[in-house]
Amino acid sequence: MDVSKLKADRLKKLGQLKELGINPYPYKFERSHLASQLQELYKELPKGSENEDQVTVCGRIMNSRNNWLFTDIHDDSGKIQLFCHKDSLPEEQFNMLKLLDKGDFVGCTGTMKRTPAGELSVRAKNLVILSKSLLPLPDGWEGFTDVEARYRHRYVDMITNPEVRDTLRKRSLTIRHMRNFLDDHGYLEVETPTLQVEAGGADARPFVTHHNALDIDLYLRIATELHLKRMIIGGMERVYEIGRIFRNEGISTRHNPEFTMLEMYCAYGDYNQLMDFTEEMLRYIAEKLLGTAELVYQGKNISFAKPFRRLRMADAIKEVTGLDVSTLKTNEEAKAAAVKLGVELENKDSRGHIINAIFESKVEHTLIEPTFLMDHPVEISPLTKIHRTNQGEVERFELFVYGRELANGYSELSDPQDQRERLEEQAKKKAAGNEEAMPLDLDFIMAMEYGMPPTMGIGIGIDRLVMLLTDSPSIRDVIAFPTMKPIKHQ
RNA sequence: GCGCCCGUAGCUCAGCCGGUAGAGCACUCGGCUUUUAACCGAUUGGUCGUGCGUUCGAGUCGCACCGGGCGCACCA
Repeated sequence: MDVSKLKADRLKKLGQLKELGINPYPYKFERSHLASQLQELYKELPKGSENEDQVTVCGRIMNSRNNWLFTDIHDDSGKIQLFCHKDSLPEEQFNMLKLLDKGDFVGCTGTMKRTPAGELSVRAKNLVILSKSLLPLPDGWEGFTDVEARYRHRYVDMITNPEVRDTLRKRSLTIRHMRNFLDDHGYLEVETPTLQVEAGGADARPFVTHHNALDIDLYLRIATELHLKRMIIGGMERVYEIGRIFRNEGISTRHNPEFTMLEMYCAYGDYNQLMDFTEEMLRYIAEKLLGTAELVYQGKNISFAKPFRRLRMADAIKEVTGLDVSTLKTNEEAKAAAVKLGVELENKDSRGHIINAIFESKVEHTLIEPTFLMDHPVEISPLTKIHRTNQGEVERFELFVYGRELANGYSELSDPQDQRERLEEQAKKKAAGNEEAMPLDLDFIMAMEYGMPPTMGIGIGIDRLVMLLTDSPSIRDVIAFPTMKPIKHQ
């Protein structure tokens, strides 16, 4: 069956509706109840009985049986059956039924009934079409499962697969609970530029765009960090931004080129305090969203209720590989140790990068339960304060859950001279061809020279958090319209 | 970017060693009619992702391309 023939059938019905003087695309409709409200309100209505309570519902026709006698409509809340019998409907409306199709929107006023089979129904007494659908929806028991088609036509996915809407609803609620938590703790939500002259604050390749009037290239931000810290310097002591970040990198089940990140900064705190705060916030969000902080993700139990494990990176490596990284004094010794462990070292030369590579290759995937992995090498953390006691380390933590990085926080570097040296080091790497190294942001250093208070700051990947909370295997499941390669027409 | 796998009807899928393109659901028509139908009967419906090649003959074999999935890499 050519889809154009299916469409032609529906166009013919559309024409017939118009000939009957019916507007298939009216302007508004007022309902009295959502489907779920009726299901709740009349859950005690016995089988085979009905009453005179008048209700008005509307939604999309998803199924019908017996020549429209039993017609299921779905609204955002759920499903309700319309009982369309010729004795209850005006004749012209009863005749209109055969001009309807699955996928059409209708509105219906009627009385409440529960059929002998037990299905709560609205006995239709007035039925109007609210929109004619011209294309067939996927149906049958198999449903709509083709992964590419689902993401390319996400609206069909949303219509057909209710869990899609549920996941996106939970995404919205996750962010709402997060906002509430931060607002309740005295944080101010702010906005910082998406278009930037230099994209800094993370190790990532940016997207480039062009401003015509200024005739300059601009970069889409890869982090909000440097601007939020400018606000801390400016005296705004607790700020956060939940915003879209763009990174010009590969696409996978855990990566979308644009994703949403929370970054928050708080003056006068350090990373120890921040770990407590992060734990408390995640526990709060899970309990508000799911009613429990005990999660199940892809068949594994993950507890946000218990205190998160805190593990130094050096200890983690020692635990898994037996290697004591404190004995590695030089780049060469580090490299030799990594090679001995079979760790791939592409373009990684510094001791810190090599230690991090060992961690990522040997340890990261083992961190299933929430774990704060602490005290990273200084070389991989150019915006972080030097550890107050441990040589060569910084006061940083990454939160790992299910072997994936969920958050990254630290005691923010506030010494402008140290910051300048570290960014100059980054700029050298960038000049040497490392596209992910940070640029030398002189204005940021100048801001810090005016004086920056001790500060704690964290970034949390919202998409990955929602994946965990909704047991979604792919980041695309938690993004309404994930990035897709366009189809090439020849 | 690399590796493995996939692409056949609107949807979900068969199609073996190369020999006339199939099923279920949906659609259309008919039957039944305060009944749950995922029913009964009939009819429709396909440049087998695209191109080139091998062959008497290609959905099937080969090559290239397009699109996708998963994994790796990079990162959050």
